[in-house]
Amino acid sequence: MAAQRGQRNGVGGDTPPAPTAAEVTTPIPRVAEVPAARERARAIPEAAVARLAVYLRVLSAMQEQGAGTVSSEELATAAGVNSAKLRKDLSYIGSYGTRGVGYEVAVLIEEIERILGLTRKHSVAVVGIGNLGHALANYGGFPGRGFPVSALFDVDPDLVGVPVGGLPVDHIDDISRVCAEREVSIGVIATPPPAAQTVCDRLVEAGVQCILNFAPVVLQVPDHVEVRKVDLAVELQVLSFHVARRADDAAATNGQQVNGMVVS
Amino acid sequence: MAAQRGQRNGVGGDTPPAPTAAEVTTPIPRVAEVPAARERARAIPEAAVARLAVYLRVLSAMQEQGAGTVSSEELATAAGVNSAKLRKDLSYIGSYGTRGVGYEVAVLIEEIERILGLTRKHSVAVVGIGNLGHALANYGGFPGRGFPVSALFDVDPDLVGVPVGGLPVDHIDDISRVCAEREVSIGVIATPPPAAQTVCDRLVEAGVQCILNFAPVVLQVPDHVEVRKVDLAVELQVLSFHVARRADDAAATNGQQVNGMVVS
DNA sequence: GGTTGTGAAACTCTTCACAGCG
DNA sequence: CGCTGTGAAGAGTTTCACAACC
Repeated sequence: MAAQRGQRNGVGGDTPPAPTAAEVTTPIPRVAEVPAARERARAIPEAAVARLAVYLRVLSAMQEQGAGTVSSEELATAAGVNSAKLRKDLSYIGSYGTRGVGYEVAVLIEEIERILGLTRKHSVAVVGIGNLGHALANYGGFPGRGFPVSALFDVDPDLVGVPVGGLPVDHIDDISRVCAEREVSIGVIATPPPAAQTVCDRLVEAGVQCILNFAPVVLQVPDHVEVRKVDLAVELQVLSFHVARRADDAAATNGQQVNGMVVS
Repeated sequence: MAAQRGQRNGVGGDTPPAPTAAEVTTPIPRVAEVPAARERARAIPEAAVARLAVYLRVLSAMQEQGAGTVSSEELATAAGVNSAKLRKDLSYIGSYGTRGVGYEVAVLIEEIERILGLTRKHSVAVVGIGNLGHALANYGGFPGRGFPVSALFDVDPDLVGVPVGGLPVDHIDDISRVCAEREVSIGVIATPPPAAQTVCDRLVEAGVQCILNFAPVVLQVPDHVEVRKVDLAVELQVLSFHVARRADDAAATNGQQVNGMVVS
């Protein structure tokens, strides 16, 4: 149990690409060509995948405002990246633009959704109905459709049966059965740190292959399970680092340091 | 207003390193040396900074269990990275290990805290006291000390004055005054998407230089402001991508595709 | 003229592998 | 002998810049 692998940290903006990518690729040497759609998808860099999700959101907003086409420049600006990167990212999923014109918003939306697997519904289970769990459950049908929250779990017997965001909480011991019944494909861990690994093991046992982990714990999972984590402490500490760097810079630039202490 | 820059996404594990790093570094061609502590700090890769925060957490746990020293191998395993990466990361902050022995837990904790700027308190303001804002406010003094939540804001007049997590909510119009008074250094945006940019602008106006953004919006900020974002939709969609890839793989491996459709 | 798509260069981050030191 | 610290190689990502095309 518990293969030792990197865990992509979602928030915080770093890209701990982790030893995945190429490795995960089929162990077969693969003679030469045969990109075959599936192969092409596998070749998309993790970093680009995350950005595609952002483009998708921006495109949806544009579509709502009636936009028919966008140039890479416009879309890039709206998404906060430069246009070269955007075009490169889009090139990973195919050539859907028209030179001299731009991209059709509708086409791009469709293609990105297809690549991200959003044409299929992904049932989400939230484990740990504390403050955060409550908040997540109440998103009720997570970000923009496609991710219905269809199961809630907690250890606390007092919570079992209580509806949160319209869905009654189940006991964690039923996780395997319930996840199977409701075809949960994504598990969200919002438990206290000590419970996280156990919950994770149970989710994996229940057949869940993708986990979003909010607990400040490094989860050990088998190779076939994908984990992403959201770590508030890390986020804040990275920001803290930048505050510190800034303070140092300021001290170095205008004034000078006084025995290592910045004069205010 | 609103410089166009990348936004490090925290959660989700990608590293959209953004065009920062080297760029942000002093525009001076820099003749040769002069690392001068401050310079050294600036040279730490973003990705490494995020991992240092993880190491710190693991080290603290080890210290609680009475560990005096750790080897890079042990620490790396506990942190979910390989030992070479760990040693490289630690080398960015200095040489605090003993060859043949390992690292002193206490020393490492101290040094990492220093580099991350955790010796100083960073007051946090949470804006948007909805589901998520509530959850965040109730963390009460965020992750492991050092990040006291000292201000809460919302537009809803009915919420103003109501204590959440022991702290009364202030009206968003007072953001500038309150942030100044309480020396807020980190702003957390937990508002609905349409309000995020405005709130961000106000925070910046109030002098806040670091922002953690939970709203699914690409914020435009001046160069001197650091933004990290936590984007649930992106996280889920990246996981969805992996589910899809997995499904394709399975179809390719055991069965075969039927006109591009996976046979279930 | 305008804009895409993409090789190739540049850069950043990770991994290797081993010298150096306790 | 064991483990750290690190130069160098490798992998992944971003940026450049321009040919191809509408």
